[in-house]
This record gives sequence, structure tokens and C-alpha cells, in this order.
Amino acid sequence: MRIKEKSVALSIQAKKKILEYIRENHLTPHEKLPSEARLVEMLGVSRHTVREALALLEQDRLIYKTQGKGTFVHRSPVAVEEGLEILSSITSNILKSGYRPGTVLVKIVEEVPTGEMVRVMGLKPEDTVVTFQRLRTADGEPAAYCEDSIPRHLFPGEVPQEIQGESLLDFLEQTIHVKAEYAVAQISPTITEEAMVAAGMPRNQMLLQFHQLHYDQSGRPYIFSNDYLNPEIFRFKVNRTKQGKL
Amino acid sequence: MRIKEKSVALSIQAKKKILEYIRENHLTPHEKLPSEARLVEMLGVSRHTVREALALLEQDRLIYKTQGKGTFVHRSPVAVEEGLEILSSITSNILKSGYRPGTVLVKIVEEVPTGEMVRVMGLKPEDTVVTFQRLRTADGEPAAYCEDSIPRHLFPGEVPQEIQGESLLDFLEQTIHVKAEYAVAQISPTITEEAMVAAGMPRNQMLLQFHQLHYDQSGRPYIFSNDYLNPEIFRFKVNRTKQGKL
DNA sequence: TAGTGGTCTAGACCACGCA
DNA sequence: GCGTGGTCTAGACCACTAA
Repeated sequence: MRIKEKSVALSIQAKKKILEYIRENHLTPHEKLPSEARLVEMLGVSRHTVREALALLEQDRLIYKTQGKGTFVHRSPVAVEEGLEILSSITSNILKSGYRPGTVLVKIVEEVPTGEMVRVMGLKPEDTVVTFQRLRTADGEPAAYCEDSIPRHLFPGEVPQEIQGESLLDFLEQTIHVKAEYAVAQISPTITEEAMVAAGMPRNQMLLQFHQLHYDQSGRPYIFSNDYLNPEIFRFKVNRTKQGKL
Repeated sequence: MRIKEKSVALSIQAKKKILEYIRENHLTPHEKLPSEARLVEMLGVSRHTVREALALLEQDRLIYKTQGKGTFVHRSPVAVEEGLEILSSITSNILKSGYRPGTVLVKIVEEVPTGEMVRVMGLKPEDTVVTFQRLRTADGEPAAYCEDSIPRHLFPGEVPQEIQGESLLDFLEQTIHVKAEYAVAQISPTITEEAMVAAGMPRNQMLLQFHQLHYDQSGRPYIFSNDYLNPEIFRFKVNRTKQGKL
């Protein structure tokens, strides 16, 4: 059961080897894994590496540890399905639900930011924002209405007149080289408004509004958005953990 | 700037010292912190401990690292406010919103589980569940309608006829010594149904339904619940991060 | 008391960003 | 080439659990 390959982190290789061990020895939920000291011998790596591998398995909820007792196989062997706590684009969510994503561009305008935009994005009084209004479709059916505002000064040249590809996140990463690291979303139930109906959304449809702010790695907010999502197409799942876990 | 106290983890102490350093030297967003090697000298601890301290600061989004460049102060110095991704009771959410929580017990019944309960909680055909129906109030006003079902066999003696305290999670921890480690929630918008109106919820109120399953540390599901929350009282925020972060 | 996971040390080499 | 963070080793002591 020795390892050592190259270019792939040892802790990752160790994680896979431990998973193999669980499978080959038919360890069932709540059964005890070999101790860390034993794994050091079995895998031929240091304890630090073993512990990193176990930490990865614990994050995936495949094992759990108890000090003084040992490490055990987790009850649910199923992979954790990602939820809203993982940042993802609407495009990928539509794909994940098994639909073909599409976009109807309503308009792209340069405009004066709202007071809230100025406040949360730390804009200067003279700053403007570029707002993208889009109707997102799943297999051609209206699935979401999206309004995204990006500070004008992030676009070095002209304001783009269209979006290459479906995902705004990807588009911004390619054109202005800003990558989303995390976002904070406020969720509330609502009903389609006139502007959305005009864009093609069904009237009197119950929707979930996502009021979001996206940040880059350094913590700079760069997308102010309001997305109105059709709950008949999107599944809204959240994995909730204790503070400090995962 | 030496440390070393006792009984508090060195990495925690190191974290505090680094925070002090940032404040005392008035480091502003995007400014560079001392290198890890330098922090080892300054704090008198090993590099491993320094890296643990920095990892804690990175989780709190107070700093960010870039390989080859260094460690930097994060743009938003504000503490991250916890959202739905953190498991918390409805009681604590009402408290956090500044209201006084209360409960009107509708009823506690032992009943035959639904097919979905049997499936997701892995019940045997002869198992029954204990269902708690409660109207939760904030400053006396109806805030949520909750239905929670727990497998009967988790209660060693009689089925409880009331709940001590406001929080079911706390009650179960004290009586049957099962602690919630994580939960998976499905969120959807809905409208008050007749049973909720009968219990005291306002008619035709838009609500957010939380369909949740709570698990203990070993991954055993033990609470099957449907909570209907009034969005005028609860704030629904989610902190979304890239896969593998935080 | 023995065995387990949790924390910490000292030292090494590697991969990346930049001048 | 040099400084940075990323990974890995070998070894130590501590805290907790159960016999």
C-alpha cells in the first residue's frame, strides 16, 4: 500500500489510498480506521501528511474523529451535494439541473449608481456603473431575471455591448481579469414585477430574489446584483455546519 | 511581541498577536504583512504555528495569501456575519434579530412516519416518529410554524409532553444527548396553509419553507423538519465561497 | 496505564512571482 | 536569483478515552 508518485500532493494520494483501504476492507459506517500511527507505517508518509489526508476526508464527511477514541467511517457514504454555500454561476446551476442554458440580453447601460451601490461598493461620487439586464432561460423557458452592476472604471476601454458566453462571471474573468472569490447573498421570496414580465417572465410567479454582492480575492466588491429565480427550475439547497467546521 | 501563556492554543495566541500587529502598525487593506519567516522570529513560535494562525485569519477573511508574493490585509476589515451556511436554531435567529423568542406548542404526537421520513432517516417499517408542531413567536408576533419529527426509539422512556426551553436542538441535546453537527436544507417560497393559519399564522403571507434534515457527528439523521418562516422577521443571508475555501 | 488524536518544534525542499 | 508561501519529514509532549 506504498505511495509516492510526483506532482500530485502526497496528502491527496494518501487520501485516495485511505479511501481504497476503506473499500477493500469493507469498512461499514461507524467502523474504526487504523490509527494515525498505523497509517504512517502503512502509507510510508509522515504523520503530518496522514493528518492532512484525514482532514480532507473529514471535510468530505467521509470520516469523523473523536479524541482519545479514534477515526471512524461516517454514516452517510454519499458525496456531499453542493448547495448555495458554494459560489456558482446561474449558468452552471441551470446545467446542473439538466437544462440547456440560454440568455436573452435585455440591455446593457452605463448609469448612475444607486445610493446602496455607492455605499456597499465604496464608489466615488463621480463613478458610474455598467448594468447588465438579462433574461436567463433553461431549455428556452424563462428561468431567471438578472440585473448585474459593475463599476465602470473596471472596464479599461469601451463598455462591452454584448457578453461572450453565458456566464457573466466567466466573461468578467476573461475580459477584466477579476475572479469572484466569494459572495454574500440576501434571499427573499417575491413575485414577478412588471419589468420582468416585459422581459418574458411569467406573471404572478413566485420567485426567490437573490440580492448579492460578489468580491474578488482581496475583498473588493465588484458585482452588485439582483437575481430573480424561478423555484420550479432551480433547487435551493444549503449545507449548514457548525461554526468553524468544514 | 513574545507570546506563550498556557492552556490556550499557541496558534490562537499567535493569531491575536498578528491582529495586534496589524492594528498597532496601522496596516491598511492590501498592505503586506511580515513574511512567515519574519513572523516566526517576531512571535518566537514555529512556522507551523504561524501558518495555523494565518489560516485562522484567512478563514475570517482578515488576510489573504498569494504564493510567491506574500500575505496581505483583506479589503473589508469587518467581521463576517454568519448566514444560513452556519447551523443555528430558530430561537437564536429570533434573538439575533433583536426579538424575544416564544413558543406556542400546538401538539406533540407519536405517529407513523411518511415514506420520505422512512427513506431519508433509514427507519424500519415498525418505527414511529414523535412530531412536534409549534408556532414560534418574536415579541409575541407569529414568526414561524415548525414541524419536527424525531424517531421514537431515540427517546428511552416516555414521549415528552412538553419542551423545556425554546430550542428543540438544545432540548434534545440535554435529554437524549444527541448533538446536531450539520443539516441539509431545501428552501422554497410558499404561502401560509390552513393548518398554519389555524395555529395563528397570518393568512396569505409569503413564507420561506425550510425542509431540513439534521445529522449528528457520525452522520446519523435524527430530525426531519419543515419550518415555515416569515421573511418580515427573519433575514436570510448566505455566505457563498469557492469550493474548498473556508 | 495504554492507545488515540491534538498541538508544537526544527528543519528541508519545492513552486511561484518578480526584478 | 531571491524571497515568498506550499508541502513534507521526524520527533516530541499533551489531553482525552477506556480498560
